[in-house]
Amino acid sequence: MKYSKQRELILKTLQKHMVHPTADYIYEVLKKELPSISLATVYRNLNQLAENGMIKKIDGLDGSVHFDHNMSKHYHFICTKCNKVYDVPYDVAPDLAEKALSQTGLIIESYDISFKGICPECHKKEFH
Amino acid sequence: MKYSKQRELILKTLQKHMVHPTADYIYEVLKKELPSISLATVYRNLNQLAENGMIKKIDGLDGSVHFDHNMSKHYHFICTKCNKVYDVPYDVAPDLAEKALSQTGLIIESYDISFKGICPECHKKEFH
DNA sequence: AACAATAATAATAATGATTATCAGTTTTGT
DNA sequence: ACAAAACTGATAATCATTATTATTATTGTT
Repeated sequence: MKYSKQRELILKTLQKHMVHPTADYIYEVLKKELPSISLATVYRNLNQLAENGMIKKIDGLDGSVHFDHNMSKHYHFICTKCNKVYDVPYDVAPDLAEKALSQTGLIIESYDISFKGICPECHKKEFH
Repeated sequence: MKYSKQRELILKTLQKHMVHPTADYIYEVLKKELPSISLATVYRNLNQLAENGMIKKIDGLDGSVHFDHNMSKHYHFICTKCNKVYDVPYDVAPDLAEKALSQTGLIIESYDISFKGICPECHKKEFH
């Protein structure tokens, strides 16, 4: 992987934003800093960074793929109202790969849990 | 929900096939039996059946949505080679909603685990 | 059985997210 | 400074899914 300014900026932007953004979100943010950047470049680099194990793709949330710079083991909660993504600690369900292997014989390379519900913020708003 | 022959066939087809098919797969199968059926009808009815709690949508596997007629609690494993979906028993990770609630305060309405790896069949083929 | 209200259908256009293509530009090692 | 390789922006293409619409099927009621 050769260096590129665009990729560096994309990774930095992802790390700076605590939300778990989509490619499009990063594109919108980065355009302010580097107006010439292309959406395809953002997609290309996010996928590349994920393939090289530097960031993570989160699928199965709301239709579009989200990205996560936090490489430590953890899960995700998505609010079905506002689509915001929250982290759920790993020890809610530890050692699942081993458990699944011993019960099914399937060799698990990776897995993710996506919890869904209404987040505290949206809950409040319900009763303004 | 008014009766329709198409919906009945769609549900039957889903139940008959042990794979966890996509809308398009069901469409391709059903076309042989009812050539006039439309892909939009398949999508419409699968979503409708899911909304009415008769089947389940499985998201976050390989980009497209899969459907499952098995309403009992369980998880899924997808083979990253052949994209086939396998069931993983619930007791690999029971009571996650309660655990997540007590650790995070988030009220979980639903959740799914998607395991990924190479399935036994594809494993064999690797070494023909 | 005929009728009207409602919901469903087939066909297709539209949308949204993502990937492919490609001519031109950067980066990197020599 | 140069050539090979990788990267870029722009945009076309693709894929999955949803929306639209004129027509047809279902259902409860005279």
